Amino acid sequence: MQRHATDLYQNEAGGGRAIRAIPDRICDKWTMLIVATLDEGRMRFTDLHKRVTGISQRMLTLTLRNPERDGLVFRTVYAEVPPRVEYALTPLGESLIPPALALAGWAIEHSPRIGASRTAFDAGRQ
Amino acid sequence: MQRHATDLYQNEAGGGRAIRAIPDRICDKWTMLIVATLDEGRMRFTDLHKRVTGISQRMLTLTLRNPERDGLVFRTVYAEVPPRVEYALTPLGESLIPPALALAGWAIEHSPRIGASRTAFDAGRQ
DNA sequence: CTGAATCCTGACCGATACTG
DNA sequence: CAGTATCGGTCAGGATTCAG
Repeated sequence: MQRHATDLYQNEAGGGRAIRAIPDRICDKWTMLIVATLDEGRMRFTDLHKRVTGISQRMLTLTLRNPERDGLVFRTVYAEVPPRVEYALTPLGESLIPPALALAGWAIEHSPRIGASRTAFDAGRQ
Repeated sequence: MQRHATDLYQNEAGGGRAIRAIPDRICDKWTMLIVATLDEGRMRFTDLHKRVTGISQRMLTLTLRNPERDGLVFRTVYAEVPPRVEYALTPLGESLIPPALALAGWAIEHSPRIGASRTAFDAGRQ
């Protein structure tokens, strides 16, 4: 199905509010990183905490609820002591990986050019 | 070149901080919308303000500086009275459109499923 | 181990008024 | 027209502590 850039920002009357909300949700500070990390395989809370560098425990807990609610991540609680909770991507979550990689690939590929552009811009501004 | 999801969140030692910063920059509240809007063609500040629904003049000004600094958007000032300023995508900015559309396409395609998942999740929580 | 609750700081961002 | 400047409210999000 053909997409136009306009799809990204349709106004509210066109139902665009919902559409806009989804990239908003996915592109927030941590969600994409968490989903990408879970692409390595199912893992428990602490592993995730170690792998997603820089996130606080609080934000990991809070952020995880979004993709869980959206059906991207599946949460399994084991009735053990101490408790064990594992997170894994659902098929829906896995389907997000290719477009996410496309964006990451773009960023990596053009990183040097963007850096150069910033330097030049800042130099012009003094 | 082969990409892994890990590319998204490489740690600082691996140079990942810069990589992470770029999607952060692109996925902020307005940048993606502005770039997508400019994909329709060069336009002036006021036109952009009208098309990007809901943005304040202040935020449009502030947000525009980021893609401009990154070399995604080119700004042309005409020495006229009243002043005229036009914004357009650079080739680098245009190259962002396909991966951005990939993500938007994913969001649109799976929107119903995500909505259903949210409803179910919220019902379970009461 | 997992995660909820509380506190607190700074950043985001809208409204408004002003300028070249 | 295209910004800049200032004020102020809201809220993201870190640090810490408590709980099951």
